Amino acid sequence: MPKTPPGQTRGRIFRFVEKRLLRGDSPSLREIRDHFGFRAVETVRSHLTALVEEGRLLKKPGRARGYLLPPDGTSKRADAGHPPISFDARRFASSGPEEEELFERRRGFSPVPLLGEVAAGGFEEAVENPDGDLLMEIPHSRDPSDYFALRVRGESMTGAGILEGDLVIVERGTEAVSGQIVVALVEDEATVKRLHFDRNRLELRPENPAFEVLRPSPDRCRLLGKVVEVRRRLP
Amino acid sequence: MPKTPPGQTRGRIFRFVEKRLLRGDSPSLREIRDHFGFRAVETVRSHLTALVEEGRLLKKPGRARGYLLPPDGTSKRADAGHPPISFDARRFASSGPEEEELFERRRGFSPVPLLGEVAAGGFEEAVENPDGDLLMEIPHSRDPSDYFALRVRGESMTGAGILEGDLVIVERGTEAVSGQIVVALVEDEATVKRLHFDRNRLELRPENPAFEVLRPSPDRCRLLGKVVEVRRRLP
DNA sequence: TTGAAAAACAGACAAATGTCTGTTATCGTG
DNA sequence: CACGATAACAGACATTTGTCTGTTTTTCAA
Repeated sequence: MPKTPPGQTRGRIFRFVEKRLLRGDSPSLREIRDHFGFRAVETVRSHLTALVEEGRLLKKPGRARGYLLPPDGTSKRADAGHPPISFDARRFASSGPEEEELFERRRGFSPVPLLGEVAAGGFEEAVENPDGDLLMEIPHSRDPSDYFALRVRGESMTGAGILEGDLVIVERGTEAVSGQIVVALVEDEATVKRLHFDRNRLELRPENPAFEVLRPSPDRCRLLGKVVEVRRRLP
Repeated sequence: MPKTPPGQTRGRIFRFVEKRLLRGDSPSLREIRDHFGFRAVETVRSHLTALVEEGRLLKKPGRARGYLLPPDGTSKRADAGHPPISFDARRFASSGPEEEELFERRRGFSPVPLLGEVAAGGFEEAVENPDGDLLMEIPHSRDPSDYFALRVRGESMTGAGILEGDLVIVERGTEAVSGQIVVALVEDEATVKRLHFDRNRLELRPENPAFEVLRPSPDRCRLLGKVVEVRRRLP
């Protein structure tokens, strides 16, 4: 097999592995070798080792199919040349205390449970019986269990581009800021509204003139979290 | 280790494996064994084998960490009891012609390249230099390369809930139907509009009264595909 | 041109991982 | 109570997979 210019094969291998990892299917060295038509496994291994040193990949030592993508967008696309990588791979390459730690920190597509519909009562039960999962890229500083998704019912937020049937992904655990779109539990019903603090009073404002502003008393209202993503499937 | 009621441990194992697979981190038998505190690997293996027979999981034979989720939502949540599963696991369990086939058919989160901005010229170049990837659940009847994503610029579709900065995921290869939202290349610029066929003439209608309907001549306009999903990240 | 660095190869080896066969204990039912 | 079905255990074994050590070839720059 002819030798290729420095870095070229490396880039191709990276893209192949990246694609496989994004699909959740970590390739073995021999699978990569066969895909590129190499004759030696070591050819692949040395490239992967280099990629780990460059910070473009991470590796769980001593485990089969143990390569994974670094968190964030630190690795980005790197088709031409070697981009500057500030990511500190050593922090992740060590065998570490236990695997869960590393597990949470790799490139962050996490399953987010779909808990049902906004404005559908009985929110608490929904937590126990999710309707499935979405995959969402979360900041690697946060816990995946801080997120859940709901399906929107009603038209009260169309002005903010949130339509009936849309999915909203909600982040809990951070304080809500006035002006953000939140999900609140009012009288045991979940609703999506824009939050406003007005003269120490809490307002939940729809984004549709046909609906009225809610001013629930604080003891009848609980903020579940703020909306961080909206998704809509078109037929 | 005490024996648990029939099906209970099975369900717990399924949920554990499902969660790991959704994160793209297929667990080994011994990892599962340790997580549940079993002493024998075989305990895990028999449960997993049963799950495959029930159609709740698939397995690539003869490979490490080879379990995966069936396509679609056929497996759903199955917390209580054994739900009826119509999925034919045999079609996937066989070693098959080559692995790519099975690879494409498992539960369908595929990377979708982000090609740049709508209304930003030079679409062709963008194809070669994607800005990253989204993960999207695609029908398992379709090819992942039929999809790409664009970032929306401008306000011309706010009436349809598509705002500036939103990502639209586009499916190419199917004929567009009048009334659908599409991405079209007009004068080498990509735009999102609602498509209408009117008296054999093609119209691209914005969903915002401040913008005008486009009636491009057919030779200056190329349909790139139809919008199948809209995503918006909120700050 | 020459030498260092990188690419690619070869094959032995060790560790991780899945498979098999057989045994014991518990649950539920007739 | 006896029986079958399932849960769980035990340990040997085979395959997959990653690791290592050494060699050959090619590229690029001094």
